[in-house]
Amino acid sequence: MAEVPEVEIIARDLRQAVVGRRITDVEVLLPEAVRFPSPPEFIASLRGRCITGARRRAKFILLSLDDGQTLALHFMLWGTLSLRPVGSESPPESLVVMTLDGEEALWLTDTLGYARVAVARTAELTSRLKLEELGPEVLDDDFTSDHLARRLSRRRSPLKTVLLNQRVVAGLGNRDADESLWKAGLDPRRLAASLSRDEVMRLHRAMRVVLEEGLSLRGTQRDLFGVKGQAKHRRNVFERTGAPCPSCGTPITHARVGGRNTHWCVRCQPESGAPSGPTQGVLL
DNA sequence: CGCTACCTGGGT
DNA sequence: ACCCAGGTAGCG
Repeated sequence: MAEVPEVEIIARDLRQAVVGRRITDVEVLLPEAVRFPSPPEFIASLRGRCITGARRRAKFILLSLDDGQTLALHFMLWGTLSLRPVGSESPPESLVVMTLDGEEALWLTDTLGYARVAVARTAELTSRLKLEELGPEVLDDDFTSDHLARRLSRRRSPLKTVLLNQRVVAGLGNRDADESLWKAGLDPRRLAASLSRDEVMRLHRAMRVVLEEGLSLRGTQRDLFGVKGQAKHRRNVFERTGAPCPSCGTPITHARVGGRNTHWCVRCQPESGAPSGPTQGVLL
């Protein structure tokens, strides 16, 4: 349930609430959740460290530590992070608990158990998590439609598949890809390299608008402090199979594209890529 | 580049 | 009793 707006919200909350604080204790409840080093080394590396920064790259949360190491967190599908008073009841889906100054603790929870953590010196972490291979951040000011056009032009796969590839562009998850394609009036099955310049510009704009809207509503899930975001109520196509398209009323179609659940409006997102769609008005 | 495994809870 | 899940690594 964690796409980029949700992860970015958590990163911002961490910057506000945990930067400057010290990790006094670490508990690993699911050893597989620690990618590297080994769980005991992971605990030893963190204990006593002060958190000096918090940021997001793609769907990773990166916490800088005062000894030149970086702690990475990834929520995968259902992971979440929350800050609660020490001694709070530990949910059974807890993977890692990090106590801060003995007062509060960061709880990494995930019912699926896919969420992951890792710590290493920054350079090593960057190379082991292949962070330098990630594409440009959709939300970066210097991410232009030219960049998007160049990257899409080299791909022969369906648009939807390409948009989910964080090495092409970092920022879209399944929901935000579907929402972006609807807003841009593009069929998710179209080949990425087949888009016209105008279509790429519509897509570029739509991606940024979708992520910014998600951010302004503080995502769909609970933030670090347990407050729910409101973005769930703003979906146009995602998980709205059979419901009327908000733009033209046509029932939303659902199919698997590139192995992923995909939702779109056959009228607003024509197969041919005809440039005139009812979505045009929604974009502006 | 496309497919599968990873794993548990909630929906059908 | 199924099935499926908003992500990714790792495989062929």
